[in-house]
Amino acid sequence: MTTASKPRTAARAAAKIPMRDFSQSLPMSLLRTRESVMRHFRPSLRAHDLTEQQWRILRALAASGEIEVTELARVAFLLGPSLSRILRDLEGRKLIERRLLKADLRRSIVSITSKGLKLIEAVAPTSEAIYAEMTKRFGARKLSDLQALLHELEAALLAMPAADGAEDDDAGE
Amino acid sequence: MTTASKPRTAARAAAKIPMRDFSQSLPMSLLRTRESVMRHFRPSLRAHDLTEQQWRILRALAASGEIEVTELARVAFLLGPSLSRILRDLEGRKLIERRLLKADLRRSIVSITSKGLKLIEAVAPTSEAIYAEMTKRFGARKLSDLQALLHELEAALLAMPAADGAEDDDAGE
DNA sequence: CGCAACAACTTAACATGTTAATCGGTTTTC
DNA sequence: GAAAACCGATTAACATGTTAAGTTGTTGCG
Repeated sequence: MTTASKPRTAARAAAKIPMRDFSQSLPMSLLRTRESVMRHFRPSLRAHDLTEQQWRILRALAASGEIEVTELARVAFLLGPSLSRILRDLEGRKLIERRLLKADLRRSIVSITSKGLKLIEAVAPTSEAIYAEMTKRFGARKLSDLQALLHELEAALLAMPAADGAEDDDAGE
Repeated sequence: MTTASKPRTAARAAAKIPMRDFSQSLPMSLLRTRESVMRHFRPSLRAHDLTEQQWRILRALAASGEIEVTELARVAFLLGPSLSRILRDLEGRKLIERRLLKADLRRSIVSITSKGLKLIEAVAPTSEAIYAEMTKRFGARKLSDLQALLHELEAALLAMPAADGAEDDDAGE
């Protein structure tokens, strides 16, 4: 039995609910692991007055050149409202620029400025060094195995239908 | 060619910075995968007026019986300020209780109420069913492989010294 | 004892996550 | 071609993430 470690406290409040050990749940594992990664990058970003999300946007813009807001949200994995706020801030700091698309005035095109590019060039070496150290410590092979499993899981779950909140054993509605 | 789609815009702004493809970075992979998992759990939690973090706290309390705030922050993986706010809310909803520790009035002990337990019992079956479906689709073996790699990476990174934001090629201070 | 150092929260302040509502702009439909 | 339906982006409102500062209680030391 690998899953038999029971709560060791006296209360045992939820004895009737033998859920998997909480700290072993997949969302918690992913969260903890991601935090253990980001913990190493944050100091460097912070030294350049960048949050993790701002950095994601600048990286995405540097790779894409010009890009529409919706597409930027997709590649930087941010929701629209967050992106709106961050773009407003980055534009104020002259790290990015925006222009309206003449063909459709609802859309706007975002691009990185030369000042933004310089910032990336200042941060990237440290980031790359940290990433290299991580790869060295964990092992390049295991890292790519992990990446592959993450991708496979993501694909499997995207194919899984999303259950809404309705319960069929409860007539309350 | 599966990974060869290069930026198709004219700008190619960051040609000089050949960083790994942004969307393949480890933090992004972990974030996307975690979101693909949580996407399936959120509707059920939302149907019971619970956020992901509130659910983590209730789960942790159900497993632990009574626990101090600091320890709860550790097992639920929340920072102190977030936990303070959430506990205030959950206490107002009578899902948890708090009492001061007589031996040290700075500390308080948190426990789940019977109302909180009933809520867990209402949500747990759906959560377990979703988790079971995920395991079935992804494969139990691959899931445990993934968990193992996540743990190993976390351990490797905890052992890696945290670099501060200081750069040695810049005397600005 | 009295006070400095420390410890456990808690608050404060600001950035982001998340859902709903809003607001121009565009397309569809009659 | 104007109202309706739709769409991209932003704003609103509230919860959480994150760092710094504050509050109260405890401990160590003279």
